[in-house]
Amino acid sequence: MTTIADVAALAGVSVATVSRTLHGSARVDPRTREKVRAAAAALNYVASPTAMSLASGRTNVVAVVAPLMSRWFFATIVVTIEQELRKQGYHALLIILEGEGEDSGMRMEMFAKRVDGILSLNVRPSPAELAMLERLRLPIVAVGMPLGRWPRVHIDDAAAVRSAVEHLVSLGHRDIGYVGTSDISYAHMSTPSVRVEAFHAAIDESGLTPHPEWAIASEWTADAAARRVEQILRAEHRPTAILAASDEMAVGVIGAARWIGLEIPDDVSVMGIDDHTFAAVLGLTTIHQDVRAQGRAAVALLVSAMRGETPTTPDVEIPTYLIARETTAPLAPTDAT
Amino acid sequence: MTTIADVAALAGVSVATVSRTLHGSARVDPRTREKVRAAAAALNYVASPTAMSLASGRTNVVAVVAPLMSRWFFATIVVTIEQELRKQGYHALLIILEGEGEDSGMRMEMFAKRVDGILSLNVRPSPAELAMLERLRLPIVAVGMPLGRWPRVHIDDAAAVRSAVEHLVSLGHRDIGYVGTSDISYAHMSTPSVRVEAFHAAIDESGLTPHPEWAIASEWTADAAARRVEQILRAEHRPTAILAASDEMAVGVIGAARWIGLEIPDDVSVMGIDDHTFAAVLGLTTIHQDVRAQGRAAVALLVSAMRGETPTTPDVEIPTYLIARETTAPLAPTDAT
DNA sequence: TTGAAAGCGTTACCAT
DNA sequence: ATGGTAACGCTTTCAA
Repeated sequence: MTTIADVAALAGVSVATVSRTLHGSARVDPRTREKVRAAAAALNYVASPTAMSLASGRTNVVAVVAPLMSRWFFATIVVTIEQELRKQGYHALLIILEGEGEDSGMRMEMFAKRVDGILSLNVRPSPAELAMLERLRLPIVAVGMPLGRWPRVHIDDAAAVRSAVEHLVSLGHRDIGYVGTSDISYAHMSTPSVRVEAFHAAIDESGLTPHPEWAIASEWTADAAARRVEQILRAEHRPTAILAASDEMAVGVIGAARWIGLEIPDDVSVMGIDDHTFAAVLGLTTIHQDVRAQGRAAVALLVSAMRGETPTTPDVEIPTYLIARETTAPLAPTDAT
Repeated sequence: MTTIADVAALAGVSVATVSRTLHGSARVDPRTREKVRAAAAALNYVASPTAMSLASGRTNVVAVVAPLMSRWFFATIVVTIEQELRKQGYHALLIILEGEGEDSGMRMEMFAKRVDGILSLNVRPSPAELAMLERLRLPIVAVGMPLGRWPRVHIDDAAAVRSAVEHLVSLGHRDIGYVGTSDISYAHMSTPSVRVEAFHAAIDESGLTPHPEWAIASEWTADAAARRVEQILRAEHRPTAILAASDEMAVGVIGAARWIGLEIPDDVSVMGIDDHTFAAVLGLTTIHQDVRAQGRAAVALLVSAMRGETPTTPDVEIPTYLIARETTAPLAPTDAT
């Protein structure tokens, strides 16, 4: 393997000078610089990241921590994050908490010393883990739920849910169901509870009669949502509209309606939240969230923190908006309920 | 930061002994071992991965290279891979080629020295990149398309396409369309061409009249497929069945049919390949592939290679099978075409 | 079984 | 502007 010493020898300078010209921004004589560059190129020299890290204390790696990857939101934001990090000269170490026990504290210690910073995607740490993160003294940026007092990029989940409910109410719906409460334990995730609470609040604000039995728990997948929603859709007295806490679950609701024989939106209106890639093609009414913007903002925040800058905007909120498509319609005047 | 020297001092032994007890499997006196363990625990000692790497030459990191992440296959296999790697004591460095120019050779040199091995997910490198990989002398395992002479885990794409066509033919369809040819350039990806070739071959084998105009190119997304398939679905003479090269595109076909006003499967049968999470709930007939099995096999292969073992099975094929659901049906006797 | 010490390849401080 | 040279924290060979 060719080392910095080889380059130094070929260029006729010291290793210190090679290091400076190649990385350090220190002033180097243009001619020296050229000699070194030429030597490095000739030898096809690539510095050892490992040695650089040990000597400098920086790794140029960022841990990207996510509870899951099999969901649209995470898969989407991770590609943006990887691209943005790359532009800034960082690599992404992927940490997926899925299948991890309650305490992933040990896990964090395992990668802590490998990275210069942490990007936490909707992770809800235990108090012990929080303390542990605190102790690492690493720059951290959270996406989604708040994480301690670290800078955060997020959407207004409550507002998203509220505007969804308002849309349905404006169409005349008064019997609204909801899929995606958090009864089912979701380690490391907290979006579910925020959204369901917003749902109940929105129902109250709209002056509708609450129907707690129509707010059902479900894993956040299409499959699970379909199975869970089937019961309330089959009931004699059923909601005329269903809001799913995610588009993925909304797809499940659409599937359930189909196999039950209910027409959408004639028999039941369905909407989701996210604006999943499939939403447009399936005609799903939803609340759009700009995932790429969240990824970009998060990386920008983290990079500036890793450079030692104090974040000017410790809280970035990315706006969401309603996209009305074909799965929602005004309540039919002759309603079966 | 607490270093190995601190632990050694507290335990009253040398740093060499600490290193041995903590990592090296060398024989250490049980009592010494205990003293060291206690000291390490008391000090909350975690070895510096960076220093370990520099000294040992191993990084315990594996590069997971994928052309994309926004598609079901990649997102799904990456979580399995991350979990399996973790079990074996490795971390996953995520490299997404998306948006990269033709030559990502430079990219590879950037991370090569950071990792002990490479997991290449359906990446099609340029000859120059291949040579570069060769030069790295790193253990590599490919998933999907073949990559040089490295061990590989894959499904039989041709067989999958063939059984899909056979299914449609057995239902009486003779006018079969196909979405997902590779006219549109797909850097770093080669599944498209393999599948489309298999499609044409299967049509031939079945003795059907080829309709090249019904084999259409499309980006591998639901949106694009919907737009692209619309034209042939609106034509006076249209196929009675459409095979999409992926379930994601099949969803697009379903969407297009819906907005054109075509009933599925009465007016047109639709099927995909993959068995995407949404397939079951949407009733999509498809060819199932076990993505997790592919991920597990790939990691097993790579780990054994990184341990210096010669792979016993340099080529692992994971079986696929047809799942007939509700988007395909026998050709209606009174066919409009 | 244990310890001493020579690396591992860079960075960064201190001279010059 | 450049060079010499301690670190950086650990592994591993060689002796004891």
